[in-house]
Amino acid sequence: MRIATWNINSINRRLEHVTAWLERAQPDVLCLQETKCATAAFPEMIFNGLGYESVALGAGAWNGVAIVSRVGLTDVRDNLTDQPEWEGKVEPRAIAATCAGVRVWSLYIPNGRTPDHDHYHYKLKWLQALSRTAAAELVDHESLMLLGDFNVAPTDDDVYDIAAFEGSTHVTEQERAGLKLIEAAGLTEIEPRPLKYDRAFTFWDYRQLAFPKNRGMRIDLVYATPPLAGRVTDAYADREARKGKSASDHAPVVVDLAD
DNA sequence: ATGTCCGATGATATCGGA
Repeated sequence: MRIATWNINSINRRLEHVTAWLERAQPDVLCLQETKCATAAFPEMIFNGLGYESVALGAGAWNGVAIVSRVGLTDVRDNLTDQPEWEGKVEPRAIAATCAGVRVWSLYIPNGRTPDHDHYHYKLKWLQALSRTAAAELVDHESLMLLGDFNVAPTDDDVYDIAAFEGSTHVTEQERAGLKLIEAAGLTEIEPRPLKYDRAFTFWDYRQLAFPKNRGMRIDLVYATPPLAGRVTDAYADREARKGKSASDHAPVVVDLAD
C-alpha cells in the first residue's frame, strides 16, 4: 500500500500536475493540502475518473485539505477536537478518513508568519491540539498516520542553512516541542530518503532560484504508530514533482507499506 | 533551465499570505 502527502498550492491551478503524478506514482491514498477550494467545489469527478474516491474540506481562497483514495474511504471526520480558531473561525486544516484499515489524517499546520506574531501562538496551540486529538484517536485506531505540511523543520539539518533562519519560524524550539508532543502521544516520524542530494527536502520557495540551488526545507512530514511504522518498506520525497512549469512549491512525500 | 505564485478585488494593478 502506497500513501502520499502533497501540498499542491491550489487544486485548480495544479489539476494536471496532480493527475499526471497519480498516474506516474500510483499511490493508493494521497493527502492534499492548500487546495484553496471550497468543499463543494473540489473536483471529485476528476479523481473518480482515475479510480479514486475523495473527501475535501475547504473554504475558498485559503487553506483547504483533502484525501483521495482508491482503497476505500470511510469514517470521515473534519477538524481536530477543540481546534484553535484564527480570527474567530475554525479553518479547514484537518480531515481524516479510514482507508484500507489505516486511519489517515491530512493536515495543514498554520505557518506562524513570525515568532512575534499572533499566528505563531496559533500555530503552537494548533500543534498541541493535534497531539491531543492524535492521542484520542489512538484509542480506536492502532494504525494511525498523520501526514501533511507541518510547517516545522524537525532538526537544523532539515533546512538548507540554519544560519539563514535566525529569527524565523519553522525552526524554533517551541515549534519542535510541538512535534515532540506528537511523538509523546505514541507516533514516530517516518523519515523519507532523498532521490537526489543528501537531504529529502519537500519545499523550495518560488523565489530566488531556491529549487535549482537546492535551498530547500523538509517540512512535509509523516507520523505513524508502531504497527504502521513496522510495515514501512520505503519512503521518499519526490523532488521530480517540483520541476517544470507551474509546479507546486512543495514536493510529495511517499510511504510504502507492506500488506 | 527554473531569477515567485495564487486568489481576490466594484480588478484591469495591487495586495495579503506563503
